[in-house]
Amino acid sequence: MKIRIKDIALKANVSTGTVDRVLHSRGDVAENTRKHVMKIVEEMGYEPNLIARTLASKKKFHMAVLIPDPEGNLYWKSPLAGMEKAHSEIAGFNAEINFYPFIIDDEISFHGEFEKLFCQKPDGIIFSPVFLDTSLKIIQICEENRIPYIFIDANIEGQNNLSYFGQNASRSGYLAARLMDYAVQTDGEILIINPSHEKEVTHHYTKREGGFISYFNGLLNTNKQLKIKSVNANTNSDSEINSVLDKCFKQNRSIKGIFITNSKIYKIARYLSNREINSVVLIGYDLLNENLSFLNNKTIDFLIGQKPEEQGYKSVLALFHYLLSGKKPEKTNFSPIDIITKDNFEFYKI
Amino acid sequence: MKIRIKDIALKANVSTGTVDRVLHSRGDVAENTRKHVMKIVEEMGYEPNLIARTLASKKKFHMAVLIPDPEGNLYWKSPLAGMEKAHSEIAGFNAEINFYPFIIDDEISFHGEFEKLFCQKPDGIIFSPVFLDTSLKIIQICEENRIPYIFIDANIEGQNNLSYFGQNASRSGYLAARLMDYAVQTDGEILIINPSHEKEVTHHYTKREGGFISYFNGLLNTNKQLKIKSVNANTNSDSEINSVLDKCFKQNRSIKGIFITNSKIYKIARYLSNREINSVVLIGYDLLNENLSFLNNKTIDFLIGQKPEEQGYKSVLALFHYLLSGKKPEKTNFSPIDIITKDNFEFYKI
DNA sequence: ATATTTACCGTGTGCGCACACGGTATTTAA
DNA sequence: TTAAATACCGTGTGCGCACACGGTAAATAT
Repeated sequence: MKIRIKDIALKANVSTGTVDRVLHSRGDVAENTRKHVMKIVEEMGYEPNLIARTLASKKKFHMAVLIPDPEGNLYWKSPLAGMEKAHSEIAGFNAEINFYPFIIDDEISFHGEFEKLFCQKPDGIIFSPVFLDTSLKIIQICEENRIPYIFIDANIEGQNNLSYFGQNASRSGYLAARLMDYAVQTDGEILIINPSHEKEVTHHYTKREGGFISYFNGLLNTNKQLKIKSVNANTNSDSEINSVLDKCFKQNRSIKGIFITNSKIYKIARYLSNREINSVVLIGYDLLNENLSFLNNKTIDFLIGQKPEEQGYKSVLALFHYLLSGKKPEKTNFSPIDIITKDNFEFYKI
Repeated sequence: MKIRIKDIALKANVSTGTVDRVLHSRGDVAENTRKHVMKIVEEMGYEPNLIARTLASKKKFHMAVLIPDPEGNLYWKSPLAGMEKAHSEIAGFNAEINFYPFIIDDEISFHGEFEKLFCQKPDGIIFSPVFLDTSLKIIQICEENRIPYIFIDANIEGQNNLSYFGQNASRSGYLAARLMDYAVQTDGEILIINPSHEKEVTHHYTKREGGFISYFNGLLNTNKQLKIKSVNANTNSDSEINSVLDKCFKQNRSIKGIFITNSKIYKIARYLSNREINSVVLIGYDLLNENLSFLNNKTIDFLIGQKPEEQGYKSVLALFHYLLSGKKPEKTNFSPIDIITKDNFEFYKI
């Protein structure tokens, strides 16, 4: 039998209105009465009925989301999809989400979209703090206006954010290296390809590379000789990728594995298919459709998945629950590091 | 602006009570009126407000769960935990779950617990149809009493179950074989250990073994020579495991990998540690704590995880949503096949 | 003819909560 | 002293729906 406001009012010898005022700190209650009511509330372990609250309240929960436009970066389709799924689940609870997509790599757009967002005075914000300076300004504004904010995908340490949903990038690089070590069975060279065009301040790429390298540095007694080499390339440009790879394969014919720190592994796979180079182990990130077809024909050996939909999904639910009932989520939420192969990818598609 | 019953009543020139009777097929409505109301309901795209419905309805949704007692098999702690999590989320919606744990491998207990369960006349049932005969009887009773039922973990094909939540066992065995192929880098023998004591009719173990073997059968041009050998052992008995392994290692000193089709891989790991046998690749199932510590010190190379909590979680939510709003879930729901290593296991623990 | 059943339908109440409104004491200002 | 401000609190209404109850008119029984 759940305790209702009416039960508390009865026991405290006050009206339900007074209990309500106490519970919502709406003032107009004598200090003594307040204490008395609060005591009984705690004694009886009152928990508000969220169903009734939602029905009675005309309040809309307005959440705003500031993330890169998926048009410019397909990866962001996934968090967006997760957010929309979460929204459909809580739409009945007067939850409203507005999306403010900014142009990736464009700090001006980032700032501009935030200004639009802020005009709507949302109750809470989810954003990806990719540009440090502007993000710190946003954080300050949120603090001043007491708007809770959640980081997604990228994180800025030491802030008063409600939560962070993202990935453990260095760990995933480390894991990728272990997989590479399993998959490459003879001596040779491992190539790491880093995207060179990214302008974001807080990026995962160097962390992934760092984790990858640290695995091989930590190896002591090995029965294989593996040399690790890093190169940079603008992975948006197919021609640049091709010329970089051409150069690498010209220099060194014993390349046994390639690890790329973003989702463009399908471009490497395409290159190798075209050049008819076989038996190179390929490891990269994210379940893009382009990647999956190469995974399926075994050109790509492993993909690392970071459950981007789940990040979007959980961040929305966390913010909503906080707004609805004040429940604070964990401050740091790493998504699992999924190892995807030809044999299990279909279970991870959304 | 959501359409309410009141809006429909207004447009149809009837009272809300009549609309309600139509919507709930409660009779006492003239056929003409019924058609007229239904037409307007469809026209306006009425969707009931589940919040208000829950608040107004005194109906309790009583769900019953018939699964093996986790005391007898630690694996089942996970689905149970998932179910309890789901329950805590929907408790506010008048959802009630009763658990009927039966003694694993004991069909009498299975049957007895079902009888207890059935006395309570639940609105829906989730159960693991491990014993075929009794399960078919249960299914028949459910059909007769129009009680929806969901299979979890095990499946019986061709039934009218609302849904099935479980794993793709043969696929996971196939995947395990691929991992074994990656991890074993020289010629040698691969040992498959099958539990021999299981009495359940619908078991995953042979399917896992089948998938594992089919991978190696499908290999054409290999640079390694790997021999596959299957043995049976009662994996509940440590002494039997030890003696079986002793025999295998005596016969053949070139065992390079061991795959066990259940969660008792930690017993193999313990054996190898005690005998100080190194560099044998170990692959098994499930994130038991015993397994994780051996994974962490790299005695175990890979664990296959099948998200058992998620199976429990989703099965409860699916049944509930069906009871609440008649929404049918997918009939078959395979959980992802997670590849777990030392580097990512912490993200999969619950 | 009146009584009774049947078919059909409208009204009213309450689920637990939020919040507007207005009321009564008490204090302060005029 | 009377008017006005303030502090504090209770009552009433409605959110959208489910369902009990009762009512009217027509059909049937007596």
